[in-house]
Amino acid sequence: MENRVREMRAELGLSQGELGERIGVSRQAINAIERGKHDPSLALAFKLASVFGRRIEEVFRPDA
Amino acid sequence: MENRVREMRAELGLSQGELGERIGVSRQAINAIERGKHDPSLALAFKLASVFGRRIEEVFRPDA
DNA sequence: CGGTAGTGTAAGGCATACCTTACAAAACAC
DNA sequence: GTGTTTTGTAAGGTATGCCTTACACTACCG
Repeated sequence: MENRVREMRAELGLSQGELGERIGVSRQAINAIERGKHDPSLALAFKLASVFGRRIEEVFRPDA
Repeated sequence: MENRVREMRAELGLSQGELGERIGVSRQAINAIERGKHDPSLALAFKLASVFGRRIEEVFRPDA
């Protein structure tokens, strides 16, 4: 699963920690998602898309 | 997380088992999602939306 | 009645999405 | 070059998504 979290986070000028705070997860969770170590839960994907003001399909793309 | 999987599956005339086959999960996984026992992974949510020809936001709704 | 299809549900297992704590490196200030 | 912030990463723990197997129930079908 590809994602544009890092890019969209940068647009908002947030650190990983700040983004994590906003959606209620640790900064390590954000880091792992950005680095492709694992995919977020569906609930978390919704929260990320919401912070970015985007649709889930714009933030994430299944890589198959 | 609310979802309309059962409803959309019915529109396609598929059994839980048939839907599971199409997206590569067991019928119990479909059942658990329909009954709200747990939320699908993001990857599975994408596959479900794809089978239904809908956006993820149309199939799932975070209940908060 | 016996057979099939669909669904609900439980047990036990594995993989992974999160957590906390901790340390090291990198980036940026001054 | 020192200090601060940010990021990367590891270890160990908990929760959950998904698996297989198995059984019970309903509905329909002959």
